[in-house]
Amino acid sequence: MRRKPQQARSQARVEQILDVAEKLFQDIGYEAATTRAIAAHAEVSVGSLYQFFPDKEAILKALAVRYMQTQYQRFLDLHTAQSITLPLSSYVDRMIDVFDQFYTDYPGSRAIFEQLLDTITWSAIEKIDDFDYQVVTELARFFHSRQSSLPIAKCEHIALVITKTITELLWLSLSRDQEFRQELVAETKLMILSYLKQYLDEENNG
Amino acid sequence: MRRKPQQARSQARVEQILDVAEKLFQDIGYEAATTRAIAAHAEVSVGSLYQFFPDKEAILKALAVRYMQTQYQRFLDLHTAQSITLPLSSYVDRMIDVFDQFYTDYPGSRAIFEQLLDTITWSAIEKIDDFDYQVVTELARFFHSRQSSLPIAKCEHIALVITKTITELLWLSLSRDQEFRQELVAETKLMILSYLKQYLDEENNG
DNA sequence: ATACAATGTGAACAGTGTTCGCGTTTTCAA
DNA sequence: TTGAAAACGCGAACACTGTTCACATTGTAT
Repeated sequence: MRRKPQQARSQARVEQILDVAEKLFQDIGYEAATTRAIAAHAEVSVGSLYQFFPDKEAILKALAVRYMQTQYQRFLDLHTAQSITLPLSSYVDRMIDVFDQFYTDYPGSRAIFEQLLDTITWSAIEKIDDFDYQVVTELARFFHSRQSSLPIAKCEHIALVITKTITELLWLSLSRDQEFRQELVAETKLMILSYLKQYLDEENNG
Repeated sequence: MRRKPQQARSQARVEQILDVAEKLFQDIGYEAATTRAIAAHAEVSVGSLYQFFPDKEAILKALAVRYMQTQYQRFLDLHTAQSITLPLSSYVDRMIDVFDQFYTDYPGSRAIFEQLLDTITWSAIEKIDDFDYQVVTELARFFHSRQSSLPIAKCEHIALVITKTITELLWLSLSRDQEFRQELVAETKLMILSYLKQYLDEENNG
């Protein structure tokens, strides 16, 4: 955000721009949605648009961050103190359901993430894989709690592998029909579970 | 390719353009490498460039296809008749090594694939995931040969899951140092193996 | 009412991918 | 060898993009 809007009027404008941009990105795509078009639909001049966003990419990023914060919060909510005692299979079930459910609850997020992957240069992702990093760290801490004999460094590797795999496979599932998607979610669960069993034994469940 | 070059002279020009474009894409990136710059470095006019390639994207695609053909061939070579009798763990080892080795042998491919992911619109990939599809189909046939009790449809799901996972994790490994990369390759092998064991039993090895 | 800061504007700028009319070179039958 | 027809090569010109900036308008506080 180039300039923090100080008056109520301009705050509303930022929201207006974001809403219009999201709709346009989803309808005609990031490239086709020119800054002129976004400004016009938001009943704002290009100049005003650039007063709040340093460039076009920033608009897309802002939209993506909004979704990622929600996704991250849901993930955090799963990792309560009591979830450590959950059977491994139940835990894997719930964790993957969190991601699956997110895409169901926010179908619009798919298009935004898609455009983001298409557009953003791999090097300049900063804030975006900050979220990935936070998820990985949180997951690693959780694994270490379940199995303290496992070095934290190893836990981080495992967490990274799992995060990337789940993200990729659930992402893939979104491009198929409902039936295929459920099948893919089930396979993902099986894969993650059988992998985790190699490291986390299940002495703490029936 | 807009027009197939019919004279030897223009054939050489196409090669020249591809070589120059690859170097430019790797050095300064796809976006920064303007068609003017590519033409200039190849000592060719923009007009000539557009005589062979319908648009800028086609140049990148042509480069990517070149690498993918190599990768696919290596993958095919692994699946000989005798490899069906290989212990599952040895097979997984070799298969993942194929992908790992490819990136080692063709370090330039990384930049090209990266630019491709950044650039190409998700919908217009046609030829690109033709390769993915071929790998999945081949893999599914192989699994079905090993374990004919497993329905071919199920084999395809498993193959898809595995292909996507390996691609993603090895891709991730490329962005880290050598030590981390080896660690990640090892984790990938463990994950794929423990997953496959759920479906393919090992009655045919010691 | 006045001064000043915050905000809004859109023509203008610098750059892009792509086209197309026209000059040049190669081919090949007469 | 000759002469047209086809293939090839060229780069100024076109249409469009993201972005800026000098200026006009609005809001705030004295």
